[in-house]
Amino acid sequence: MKKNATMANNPLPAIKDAAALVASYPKMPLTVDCVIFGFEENELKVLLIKSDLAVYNGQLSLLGDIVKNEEELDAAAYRILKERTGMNDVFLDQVRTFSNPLRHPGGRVITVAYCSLLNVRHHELKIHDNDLNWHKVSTLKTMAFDHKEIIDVCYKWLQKRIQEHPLGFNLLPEKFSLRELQNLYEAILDIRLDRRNFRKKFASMDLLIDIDEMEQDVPHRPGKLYKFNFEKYEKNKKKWIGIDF
Amino acid sequence: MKKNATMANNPLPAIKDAAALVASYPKMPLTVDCVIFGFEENELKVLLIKSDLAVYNGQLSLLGDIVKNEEELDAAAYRILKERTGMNDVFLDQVRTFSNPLRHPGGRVITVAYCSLLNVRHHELKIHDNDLNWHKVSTLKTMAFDHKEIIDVCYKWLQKRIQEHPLGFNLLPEKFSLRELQNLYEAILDIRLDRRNFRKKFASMDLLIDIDEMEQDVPHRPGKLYKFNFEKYEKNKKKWIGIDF
DNA sequence: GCAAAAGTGTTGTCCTTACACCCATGC
DNA sequence: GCATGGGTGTAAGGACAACACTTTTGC
Repeated sequence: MKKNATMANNPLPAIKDAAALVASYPKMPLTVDCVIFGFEENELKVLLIKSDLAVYNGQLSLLGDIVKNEEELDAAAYRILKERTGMNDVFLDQVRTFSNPLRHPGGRVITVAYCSLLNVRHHELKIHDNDLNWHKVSTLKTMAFDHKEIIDVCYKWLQKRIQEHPLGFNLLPEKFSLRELQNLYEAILDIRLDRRNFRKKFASMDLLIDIDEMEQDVPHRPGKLYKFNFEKYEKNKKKWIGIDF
Repeated sequence: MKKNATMANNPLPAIKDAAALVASYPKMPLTVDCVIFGFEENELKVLLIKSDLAVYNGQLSLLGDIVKNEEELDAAAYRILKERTGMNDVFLDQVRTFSNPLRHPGGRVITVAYCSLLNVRHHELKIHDNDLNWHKVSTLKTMAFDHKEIIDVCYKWLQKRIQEHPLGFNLLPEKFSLRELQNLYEAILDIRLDRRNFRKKFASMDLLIDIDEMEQDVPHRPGKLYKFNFEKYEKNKKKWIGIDF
């Protein structure tokens, strides 16, 4: 095989020094922002801090940080989650990358949005730097950077995703009642669902384990508690085929 | 409102110089790679070039380029598509960002994958730099960089997406027969479909316009030709609700 | 007339929807 | 005993899957 394809024979010369090529590329700062959803009091919430930046004057902001030099994006997202909440056994998904040159007041910063769901109760916020706290998604006002837009995109992603994957269970306690489950879906999808049909639906999926316990301390007839059967779900994951638009 | 929250009162000081903050961030080269699918001879194809890099010795590579300093990612993707194929009236979607520090032999390069579908016939390849050409997706071997992985991810994205959105029509001529449409779905989803049920399905959607023309030059009974009714589709876009996993 | 694909209906099954009453508990 | 939500069944309609024969054209 010819080692030296020449410029004369090829439309473009083979590039031998890949490092020099990369060195010639423009470089930009890259961050990860985590949209961490929780569910509490029948409301979808999101974990936010107050922005450090003076220009934003204490407006709310997502949990974000730079991506380190040799760090993968996924790793950066897990690191941020861990640093901010202490959790590390959590699901995280990359949603989209945002690149508006004006999205950061300090100059161009590209950011990759990750989405995560976690159970508010499992996670008693111990760190309160920058007023880390849960905020209702439905009443968010303007936020620092383009973070409102990022949350909107992630919220739509969640609405779609939760219908096709059992994500919701990450937002609930390990043991939950069907009422709680339905409240969750109603809140996230922003619709009302028929209670009987909802229960029938989940009964027919056969993915809930009846653990033979009842709710405690409710001011009405207590409901049965269930766990989600993740094992069975993983085994029978369906390949969904159905043209529909 | 206090303008000077001090370090003494706040867990973290407000940062006044956003530009200095950003300047302190690590910076990385950022590229866009376009996965451009086409359909020809009942096969899904993808537009590839031969890599410029000597280390890859002519292996196949996606169409990619750096993101310019003040350029949006979407704009970069459209620019690449335009530069390489001459097309600019095309749909493009961001799929995912890839960040493995070893994905580029010249050092760390982050890349954002975009996916596009275009009609092979509308686009007679005039530019043949670096052997720009269509390649069957089903028989791709190893490729330069992590481009095989990127294509795999985009292919899965396409399989899902085409079931929920009328993307497929971007791959077909403006006028197409039901047979062609079915072949397209069968090829992309890699399944067989019942012809009668397939036709019934599309008939019931009522999104195909019967243009009262027939196929020409086929060695068998010619089929009717249709156009897709994009206008009607846009008007009636459904909000799909249905928990299913 | 033969090869190749177009075109077309029915049936059973399953899933979804709509809808109303009694039950268990806390107060 | 009353308020609150828990728990349950059925009937109708719609979507999907399975399935075979006749028609049209090129050669």
